[in-house]
Amino acid sequence: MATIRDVASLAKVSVATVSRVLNKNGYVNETTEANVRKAMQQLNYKPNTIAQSLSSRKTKMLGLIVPDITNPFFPELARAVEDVAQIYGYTVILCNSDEKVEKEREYLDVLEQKYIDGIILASHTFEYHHLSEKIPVVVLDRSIDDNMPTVVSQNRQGAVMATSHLLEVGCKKIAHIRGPQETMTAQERYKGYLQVVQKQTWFQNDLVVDGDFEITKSLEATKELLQQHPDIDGIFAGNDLMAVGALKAARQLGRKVPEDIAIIGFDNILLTTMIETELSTIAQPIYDMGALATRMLLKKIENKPLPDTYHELEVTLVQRASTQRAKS
Amino acid sequence: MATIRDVASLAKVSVATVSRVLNKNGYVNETTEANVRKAMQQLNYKPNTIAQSLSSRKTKMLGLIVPDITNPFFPELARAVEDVAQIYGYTVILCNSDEKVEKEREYLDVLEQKYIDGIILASHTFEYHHLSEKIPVVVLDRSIDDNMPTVVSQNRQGAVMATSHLLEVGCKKIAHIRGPQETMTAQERYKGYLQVVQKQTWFQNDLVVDGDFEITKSLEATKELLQQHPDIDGIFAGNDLMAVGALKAARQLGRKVPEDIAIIGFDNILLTTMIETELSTIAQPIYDMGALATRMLLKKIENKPLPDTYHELEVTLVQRASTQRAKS
DNA sequence: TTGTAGGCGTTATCAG
DNA sequence: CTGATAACGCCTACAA
Repeated sequence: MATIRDVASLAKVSVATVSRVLNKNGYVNETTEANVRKAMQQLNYKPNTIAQSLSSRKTKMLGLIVPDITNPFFPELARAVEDVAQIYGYTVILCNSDEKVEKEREYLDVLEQKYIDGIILASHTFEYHHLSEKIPVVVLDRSIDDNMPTVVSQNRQGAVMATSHLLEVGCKKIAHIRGPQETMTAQERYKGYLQVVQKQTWFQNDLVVDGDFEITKSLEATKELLQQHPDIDGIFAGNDLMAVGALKAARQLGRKVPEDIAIIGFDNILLTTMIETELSTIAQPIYDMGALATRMLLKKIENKPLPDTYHELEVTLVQRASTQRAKS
Repeated sequence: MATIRDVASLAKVSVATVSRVLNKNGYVNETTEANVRKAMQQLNYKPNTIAQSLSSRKTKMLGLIVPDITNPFFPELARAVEDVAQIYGYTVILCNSDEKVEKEREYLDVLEQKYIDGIILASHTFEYHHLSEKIPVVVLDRSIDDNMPTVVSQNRQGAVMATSHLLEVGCKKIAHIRGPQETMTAQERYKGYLQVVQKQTWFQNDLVVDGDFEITKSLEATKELLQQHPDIDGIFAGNDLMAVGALKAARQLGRKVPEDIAIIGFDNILLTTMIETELSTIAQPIYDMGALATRMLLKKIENKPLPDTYHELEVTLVQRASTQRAKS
């Protein structure tokens, strides 16, 4: 690999000059610049980013910490992050935290040692003191414990929309499969559900069961739930994966969706349209959230002003087959 | 951030000594070592990996190039790569090539400039001359054009298994939805299909239609296909996503799966069990493939002997609801 | 407009 | 066993 010195000597100038044309800063005579560029071409010179980083203390790398890229919510997010990062010449390091504090800490250490420029945190188990205060962070989908830049969507309001929608399509008894209570999103969605159903005469607390944002546990919970309350005819699941679990449970118990039970999820991951009974859901703009978070992070990194540090993105109701039925 | 020099002066030794205890090489007196360690603790010293990289020319970073992390096949793969990499102290940079030659080249350039230690290539549009010959590469799921280390699975044999399975469950006319012909995997699977059906009296070429490894196109192609040949009662799709497309098409045309049409896919991505009619498929050990590829890459990076440069992993038939029917 | 030289944080060679 | 010191490749005052 050719170095800046090779270029310099071929162009018969000093390394400083080469550096200047490289970074387009400082004055440099047109013809010498031409020479330098020619030399760079001849040698197929590419600056060594490691060396640049050492001296500039910038790496043009971002860390993206997700619980598990295998969870269908995160690929879309990762894609957005990667797309935006790429546009601005940044590169993304992917980290799966498995929601484990130790793994997260380990990654944060590594990222810090690698002098990563910034971090997008879409993991829930975050403990702030892990972070060296120096490194810019944007968090996704979590409460604003600190005053870190945050991107979320309208979780509570979305839940209200989902639950109301079930009422509108004629549901008489609506259950909720709640996500892990440690997460802000699950809490908010639960509150939104409550807000709508609490005043209903039929409401009772055991219409809420706990899931873990994944399919299996929701499937089982839903089965029990439906055995307990055979008259449930609507389910609002805290996310799409749990909705899919509910869907499978309903089907396994011989209930038809949406005729016997209407089901709605939350997130609008791609999976919702891949399954046969397409899933109604509250659409979060997942890609936009990732993209926005990345743009915010880049601004922070480049010390540009960050007008708003908290963004709550709009959600929309997407009705599909799983709640498509005549109002009764 | 404390530097090695800070540690050295606090411990009243030279940087060389600190470096020695850091890398456990060279002799160093026990008590001075203790001092040094104490100093490191006090300052919470962490070596700057950038500087290490500059001097060692190793970055402990791997590049993973996939077409699109949003495609459900790749998160599992990425997860495997990341897991193994992490065990060995490596970090993974994620790149989405979109199967575009330019994007791929751009990434390769960037990765090279970042002095990445090695690359796992799970993208199809690869042109070898892009690569600086120096940087270790392992390819996944593609033919061994070169003599690069390769990990694939038994594509042809899997296709034979899938097609035979359809025959066994009583299918009388079996179609194939083929993946993009530029890809080796699609070709091989097509050949496997042919191998089984060619001798059948009912076989004709237009039982094969082209998909692009994604849902939508397959859905449309399947609809046309079924209108053309209403007596098709078995479909072997070149991958699971296309099988899902076929499933939806069948359902939209009022055919029951598996009663009217049995459908089998290929890959065994997680999606296969998320849908209501769980999908029979030929299971590739996706995680293992990623893990193996990563281990091979790491060996190559560390100049350890790589006994076998070509690995063809075993596939297995997984029968689920979509082909579960009494033999007729 | 250009060049010299010191620094970024580590590693590694070579004397002591 | 330990300490100077020259790399690694690039950037940037400061001089010229």
